[in-house]
Amino acid sequence: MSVVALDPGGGPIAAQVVRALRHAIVTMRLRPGEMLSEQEIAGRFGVSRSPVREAFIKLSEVGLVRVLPQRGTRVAPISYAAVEDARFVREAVETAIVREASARRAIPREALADNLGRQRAAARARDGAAFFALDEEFHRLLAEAAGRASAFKVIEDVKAQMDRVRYLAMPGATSMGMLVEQHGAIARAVTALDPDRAAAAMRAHLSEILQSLPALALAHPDLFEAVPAGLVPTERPALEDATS
Amino acid sequence: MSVVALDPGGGPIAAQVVRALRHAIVTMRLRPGEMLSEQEIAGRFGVSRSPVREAFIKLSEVGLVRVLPQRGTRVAPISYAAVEDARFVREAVETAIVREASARRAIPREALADNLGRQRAAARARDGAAFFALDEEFHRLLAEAAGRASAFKVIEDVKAQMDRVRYLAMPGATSMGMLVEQHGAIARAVTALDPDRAAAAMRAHLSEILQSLPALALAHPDLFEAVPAGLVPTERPALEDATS
DNA sequence: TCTCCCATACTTGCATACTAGTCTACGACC
DNA sequence: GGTCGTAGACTAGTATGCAAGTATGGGAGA
Repeated sequence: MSVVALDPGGGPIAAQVVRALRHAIVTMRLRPGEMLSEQEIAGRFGVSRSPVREAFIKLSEVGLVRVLPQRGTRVAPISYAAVEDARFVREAVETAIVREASARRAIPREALADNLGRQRAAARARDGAAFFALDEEFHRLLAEAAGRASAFKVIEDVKAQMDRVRYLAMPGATSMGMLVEQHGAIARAVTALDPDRAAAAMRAHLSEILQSLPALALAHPDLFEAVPAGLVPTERPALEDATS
Repeated sequence: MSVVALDPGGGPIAAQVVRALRHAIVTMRLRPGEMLSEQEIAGRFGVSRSPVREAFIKLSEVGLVRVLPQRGTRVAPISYAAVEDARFVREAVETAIVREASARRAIPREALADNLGRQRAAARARDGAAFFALDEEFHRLLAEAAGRASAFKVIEDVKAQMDRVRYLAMPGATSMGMLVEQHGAIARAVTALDPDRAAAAMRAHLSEILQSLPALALAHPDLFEAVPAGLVPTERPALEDATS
């Protein structure tokens, strides 16, 4: 395979390269630590270095690669701290989103129900890729319900860090069935226009990732950034605001 | 002036161009609607199109410019909705930050006090630029106190939208003195390790911008995105969580 | 055999060249 | 005089070329 097809969504080549690389990194087809080069990737996709370079810059901003000037670009290792920071930001923004959605009383009940139905189907079929996409859509639906679609752009960037962990965790115990159930709880609370319960459900959902993280770091030490001190970094309980 | 100096902070040219353009846009030296071209800006800075292009991409991601393929790049108008969305994200993340800082009990009291002192000095001297920098540093100090320096990167991006408004509002009534006082209230609450009060103070501080916004939009209609319906978009009270 | 040095083959950062699309203004035609 | 068509001068997107820095491996010397 000298030239790999490229057209998930079309549009500018640079954007296509971003999507393709991001997907490859999240699904571990490009493994942490692996060296990439603008030239090589350009050749693989049959394009020039320019769009690849722009893609590298974008991916480095979301923390999926590290550009080392004059030395190369490597896939960033999964960092416990980075994942935790991403969770922190998502918790802050997404709890605010479900609060606002609950307050706005304009919930897209059908869309949420439909999405949840397809989530269940994907979970039953053990179709991880489909479930991933539906998960993203679910969270975006909530943001749109709150009238904060633009805030979701922030989430999208930050999410990249968590997606690799989620991918690793997929076959495990904390798998799709439980996530569907958590999504359902969020949807029920939002539909019931109960901001506090919705925020609590969202917080619980996003904290789930912290459960699987230590075990995954132990199981795949080669994929993770070396943890300097203890294997389980400073225990930091999920921030509870007075509403929970 | 054929070639403008370029070296605020040094480093890669692209980063320098980002800083220079960002500053020019925030201070309205490049006004909303103004057409830029990679070629022209490159010539003005005495560099090639490549770093300028990368700068445009970065600035378009934070919403300060809009790239129109094959047509040009223009300075984005100030958008009421974008400013409000930025405030929303900042409120969500920064209230979480001060909560966490308060809970961590490792407050850099001296640094905060020192910063506040310099803020007062800048306010007395009516030195807007200095005050701007100190404001940013204040918020970064809080993020670092919470151990969430990386979360501040998100804030930094989102802040761009609000900075132009803040710049416009600077000579006005809601000026530096009041902001210093608000910062002081936040610092006092954090120092007192009172998460609820700190979050409430932060929320009040960030809501301040909503006060000046309608008047500024009226005073400078040429700088703002055309507001379709009513002049004052859908009144949306600051999201209050159950803690306030 | 071990160590040091240097040639070489990489890398990204930046500059330049080419492609393709959009707007505009001028001129021909009606 | 008015309108339509077209040529040219822009634009950003992409490709390629050049410069500067880094890692590496092999050979020379001890």
